[in-house]
Amino acid sequence: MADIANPAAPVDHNPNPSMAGATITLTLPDGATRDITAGTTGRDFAKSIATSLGKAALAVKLDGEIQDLDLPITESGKIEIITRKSEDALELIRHDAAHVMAEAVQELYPGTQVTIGPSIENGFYYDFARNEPFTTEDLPKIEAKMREIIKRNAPFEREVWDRDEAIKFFEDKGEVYKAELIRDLPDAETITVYKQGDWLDLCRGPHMRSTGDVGDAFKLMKVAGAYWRGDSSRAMLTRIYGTAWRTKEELNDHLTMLEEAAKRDHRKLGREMDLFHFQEEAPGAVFWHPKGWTVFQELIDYMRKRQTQAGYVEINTPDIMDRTLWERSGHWEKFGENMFTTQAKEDRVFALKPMNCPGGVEVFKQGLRSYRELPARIAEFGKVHRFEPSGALHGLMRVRAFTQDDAHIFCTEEQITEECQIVCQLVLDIYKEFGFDDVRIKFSDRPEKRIGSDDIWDKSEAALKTAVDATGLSYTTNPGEGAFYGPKLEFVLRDAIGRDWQCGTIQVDLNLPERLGAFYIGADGEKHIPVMLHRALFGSLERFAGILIEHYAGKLPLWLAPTQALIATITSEGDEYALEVAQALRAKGMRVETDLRNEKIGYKVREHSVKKVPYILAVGGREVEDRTVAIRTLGQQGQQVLSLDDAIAQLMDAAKSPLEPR
RNA sequence: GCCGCUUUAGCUCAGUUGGUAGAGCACAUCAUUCGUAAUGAUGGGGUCACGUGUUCAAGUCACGUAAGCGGCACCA
Repeated sequence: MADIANPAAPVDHNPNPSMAGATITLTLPDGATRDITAGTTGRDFAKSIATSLGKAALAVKLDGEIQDLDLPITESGKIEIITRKSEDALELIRHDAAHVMAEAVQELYPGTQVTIGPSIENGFYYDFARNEPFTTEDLPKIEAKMREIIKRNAPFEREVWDRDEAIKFFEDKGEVYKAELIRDLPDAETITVYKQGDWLDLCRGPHMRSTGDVGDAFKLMKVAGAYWRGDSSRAMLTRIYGTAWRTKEELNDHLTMLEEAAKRDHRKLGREMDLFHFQEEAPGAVFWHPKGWTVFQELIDYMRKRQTQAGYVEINTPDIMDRTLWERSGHWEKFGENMFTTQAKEDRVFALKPMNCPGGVEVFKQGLRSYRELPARIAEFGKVHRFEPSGALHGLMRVRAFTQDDAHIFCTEEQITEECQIVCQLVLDIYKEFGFDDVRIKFSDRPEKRIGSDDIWDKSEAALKTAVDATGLSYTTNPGEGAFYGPKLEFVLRDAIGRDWQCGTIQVDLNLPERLGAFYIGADGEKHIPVMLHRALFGSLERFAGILIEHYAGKLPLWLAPTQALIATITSEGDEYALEVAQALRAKGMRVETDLRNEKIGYKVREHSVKKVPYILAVGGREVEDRTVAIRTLGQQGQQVLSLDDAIAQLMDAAKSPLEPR
């Protein structure tokens, strides 16, 4: 609503004087309509409905756009009065809190420059430029100052400034970042500043009435470095993050959620459950322990079955290949810096494969391929190595050595759409089986640095778009974020504390097959270059395992659990029988352990519950006598006594993977 | 890679103004055979991440290196 947020001067709020006095019609959320004089402010309109609403109003929402309470309403449309109870109040509170923090910081640390400070999910941040960066110890001080400013309750006052004067003003103040921002604003953009007491900031708005409206449900969380304008070649600023909410309860709920989420961090659970470890000598590479490796292998088995059902064949290609192959594929030029290389004893330089595609193409190239063989769906569980920047490493989520459930589909241009659709369906089906319903999909188109002609990019982008559109799924677009050889779809899952991780992906590639000389003989008897679809569903097995551990808080589904049942004796008279029970279950393929230690049953239950063993089968004198077991299910109180045969049948049934008939 | 922080026993963490390291859990041994989230006693265990300085003396101070943590940038 640039027209509304575009008054000629701070005094004259009306952008279109000729409209003044005309009658416009506003529709309230309940469908009721009201006729008002154009130019009436949001505040007056709210008051006209009810005095209490006039007092509670923070801003108004006009046809979906939030606007300051004291700006005039000039057009007919839908209106909503935003109060503290509105969901929309959150964004206002967070944005205002960012301004208050900036004022607090400048008051406490003169000479600090302000840059930008938006509201974000769960809170806000502000980036500051200061010679000596802030540390966590500064936060309580800044927070206290913020409360002081909020208490002052200075009104937010919007002013429209002349561009050149604004630039001069900020430059005179030494605020070079702000001046740069103004310079880069489009010519048509109105320059507005918001004053709060003696402090002011360049800002598009909207804001609430005064600093007091921020309230006290906020907390400064962390300091971090962030590049000016997200550009790593430019200055490193200090960012302070805060969280802000409408009420103390909301704030506390959020903080509690973060605490709970930290408990399910896969790095913590990985240690507690004895799944894997990392150590200094192999940064970014996983040491999988027996239990973790069991989970990993189960995931591979699952995916292998899924892919076989979907018409894939599986191959395996070399981990180390001559650098010339990577030069031909284009990877050397784009990612050579991030590839591990080795020379062995010869002069030839070899590279540890950072991806599986060239290997897949080489397999496709063997022999003469016919169009009758297409689509050829060729899968590989390939372990790849990438020299990721040290700062990017993060537990299992971002490593330097990982295993992809990779596949390359060689097909004709006509087959692209259908094949993409099949992949989309498959990946979403699989995620659903793991309980992921909220999958974010991103479409990324051509990046600046790329191979292939625009014509080819037009084709592949259109094909992928058609495919994703056909699935009826919603997605967001990431302009310029595609792979260097083709556009891609990314399937994004979220970790315990709300960080997003790309898992599955599908990429349309009309470049690599040609570069590497792949072709097939068409119905016309001529050579044709196939289209190549790159796709991974889990993406990285390591990352997916990490996501699963957090998603299930360690309580993996029975078919994935490393130890599925533990037989615990109550007294040593159960020893022999316990071993028999364990043997009977193992004979059926269950992963079973025994605990015959001379410890109390309560102690054993606690220990194995902490390690997230799904079933504890206790055997004491009674069970030996009756040939039964007392089954305790993880997370539940009490137990169920079953005959050994019934217990085996029940566990076998519960342990079936999603692929087995029930 | 960049900014900030961290690194002490297997794990979680104490450790004053520099004066040769502690706890709980875990582990081992012994006692206990105890019916569903911690039985008791005893004991072993640390070049204080690594390196170089400052100092009579460094876990403690300075500098460097590595790894990790939180972000940013990157992500074939």
